[in-house]
Amino acid sequence: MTQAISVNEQQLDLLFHALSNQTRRALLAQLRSGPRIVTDLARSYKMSLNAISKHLLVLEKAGLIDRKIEGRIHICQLQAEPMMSAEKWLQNYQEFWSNNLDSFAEYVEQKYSDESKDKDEKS
Amino acid sequence: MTQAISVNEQQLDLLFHALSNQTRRALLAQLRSGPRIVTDLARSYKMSLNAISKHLLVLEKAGLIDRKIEGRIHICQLQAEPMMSAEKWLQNYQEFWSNNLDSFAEYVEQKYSDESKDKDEKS
DNA sequence: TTATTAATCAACCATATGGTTGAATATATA
DNA sequence: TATATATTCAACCATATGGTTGATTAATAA
Repeated sequence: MTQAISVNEQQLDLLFHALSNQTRRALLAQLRSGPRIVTDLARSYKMSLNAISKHLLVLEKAGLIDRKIEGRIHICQLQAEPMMSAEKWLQNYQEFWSNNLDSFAEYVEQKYSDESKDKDEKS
Repeated sequence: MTQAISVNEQQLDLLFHALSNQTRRALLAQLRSGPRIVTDLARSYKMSLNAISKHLLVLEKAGLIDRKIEGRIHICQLQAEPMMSAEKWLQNYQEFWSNNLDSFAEYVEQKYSDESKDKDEKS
């Protein structure tokens, strides 16, 4: 029923959860410019290093970053592939928002083309 | 720094959070085939109607469904547009995963094209 | 060796989450 | 009218989340 979604549900849970926090999204954004070490990443935030450490763990569990340990420093690196799963999942709904946008466009067009000439009372 | 993301962060929090639960994703999937009333939606799950009611509220707050109340029944309807924000956000990372996929493709090609006959290292 | 630095671990706290059960509130139906 | 149906509200519970502070561990630097 409702055409299987095909991606691992547990993985999607972790992934969407990881993305549902502003700090974590900001961390990912930072990593777009290249690998960074934990202390460096943490510098931008008001919260403690420990808090950032925890956020990084959440991202790691979701597969969104990996880390290479070199001596006492941990080098974090973006791993964006899991986002493909999210993309794929979202694409199951693409038709809906584009349909809606189409009808919204129609609505706007109708509304402003002739400014309430005739009352559209639906079906 | 790190090129602003441009979508409302609070909205993304609600949206990704709403999507981070399997039951809620399943509810959305059900709604792809058209509007449904709460009791009907709830029928597919082992959990209580109340639990589903709460899940629907989460989806509603994220803007992913709306409801039309007709007498005692609530007709829920998919509103997929907010997913566009998620899409847009994810697309900031598309280059990363496609780069990775490209190099993976190269790797596969190299590995299986001639099964280590001669090493084509074509920069 | 002794500090200092990088990071995690552990314990704690307040609040959120996901679920339950048992009203309560309307609205339909007999 | 009385009763059944659709849904939410309210209270509760266990666990998760997001943060804190204070060790602890390991690697560097003095």
